[in-house]
Amino acid sequence: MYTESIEDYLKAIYEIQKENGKVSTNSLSEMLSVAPASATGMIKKLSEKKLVTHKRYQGVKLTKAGQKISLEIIRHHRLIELYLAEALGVPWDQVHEEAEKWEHVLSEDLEDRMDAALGYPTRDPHGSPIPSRDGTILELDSIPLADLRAGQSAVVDEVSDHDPDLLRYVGKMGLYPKTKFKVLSIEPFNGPIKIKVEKSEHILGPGAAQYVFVTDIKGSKSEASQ
Amino acid sequence: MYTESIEDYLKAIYEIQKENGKVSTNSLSEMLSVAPASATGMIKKLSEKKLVTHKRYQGVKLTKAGQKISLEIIRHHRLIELYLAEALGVPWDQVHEEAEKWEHVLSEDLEDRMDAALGYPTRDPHGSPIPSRDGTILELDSIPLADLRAGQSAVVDEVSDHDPDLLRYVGKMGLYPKTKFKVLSIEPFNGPIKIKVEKSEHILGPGAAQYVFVTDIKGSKSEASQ
DNA sequence: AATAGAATTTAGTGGTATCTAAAAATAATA
DNA sequence: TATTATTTTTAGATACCACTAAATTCTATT
Repeated sequence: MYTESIEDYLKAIYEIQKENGKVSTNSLSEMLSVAPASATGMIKKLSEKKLVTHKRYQGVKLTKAGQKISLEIIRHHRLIELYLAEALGVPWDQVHEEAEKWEHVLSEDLEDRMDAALGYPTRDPHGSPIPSRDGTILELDSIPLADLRAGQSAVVDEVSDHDPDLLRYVGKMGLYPKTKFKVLSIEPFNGPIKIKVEKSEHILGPGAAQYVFVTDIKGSKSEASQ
Repeated sequence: MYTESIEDYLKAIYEIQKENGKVSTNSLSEMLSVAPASATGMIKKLSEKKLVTHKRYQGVKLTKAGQKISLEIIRHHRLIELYLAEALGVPWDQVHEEAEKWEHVLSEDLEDRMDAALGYPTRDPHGSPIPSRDGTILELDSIPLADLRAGQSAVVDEVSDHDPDLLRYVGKMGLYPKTKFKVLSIEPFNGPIKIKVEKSEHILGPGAAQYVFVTDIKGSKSEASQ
């Protein structure tokens, strides 16, 4: 087994790799709230353990072994998030923080039991795909809500889970995964977006709309899909 | 918050204090599988933090503050054990090991949710009392099954949870907490004990009978209750 | 190409918790 | 009481992982 720190770094590397492509020492240190020098030290250790490859000043990349572990931790994390939400009624803006601690102490046996109790789910409460046990993960092609145009309808696919305030904010308007909505208007230059969910209308700030990812777009063409 | 190590030591001190009365450096080191020197070091640290009092070569004793924390951890541990057994069907010989890891990462909020989901229980799967939130715990007055006499009936109150093999062994004969049984015969000099549970008879080794605690004794007098 | 600025790494430290080996204190026994 | 045996503590080392401060390397700009 690996230390909690190692698991945290591997998970962070996977997530940055997915969002930004390149994983720099600084991006790692920022995501984990440690000093850059600490990240350098851990990168060195991960390299020695063949969990990442590293070229000085060029960033790190997960090896096959490293990615396997990352996805195991992410699987733990997302299964736990869903379990807490479903079985214990924990609100979706709190499950992330709890899962951050639990993910490191989940045995394979309990992982299986939770998985079965939940009916072998494929998405966590924020819509993020749950990796399978063998280390495969669904790649989403959803786009930010902010890229839609007035008149379009879409379905929420995934909401970024790193900011509880954001989750509470979009939760208040009912923008949970699988929820259908329509863009009534969208102001230029990253202005506010008026949307209709069920029967009620809401105004969504552009900052938030950047972190709500949607799919199943219907209506006139969107910018991003051209 | 305290470190995981500190929590482990406090819990161990409580348990040894309860079983043996005196908590020596060696008993601590043995229970936690660390070198005696390590226990000495931690005792020093706990003393400085006013969680235990310590007289050289005389053993340690929990302070009020120390006992409060111990009982919080034990509450976590036992709630988790019961939750795993009830909600996820984990067998009673496995819940201890899992709870050892989980007890350190359980938030107050989740503690409350589990407590409520279980209907505010008072005993864990092994019959051990679950401390209340305010740090009170039921004191059991049950006695070892080994101290019963032929002809007596009793009810299982608690089974020691530290050895999974023991739990599987007594579980096979159905000796779970609240189970009524009758002693058919008991051989002298710590000999085997013949018991009847429900409609079937079993032979129980004396080593195991030492760790099954019973209450509600009916029939001729037992040695221990005289 | 030189240089300023940013990113990264090295060097040295501190805290936590463990270990082994040896010394010291206490308890048991002859 | 003196000696032996046991228990406990001290001393010194190691692993992990963070930190700050300073040096290095790369990048971008003039």
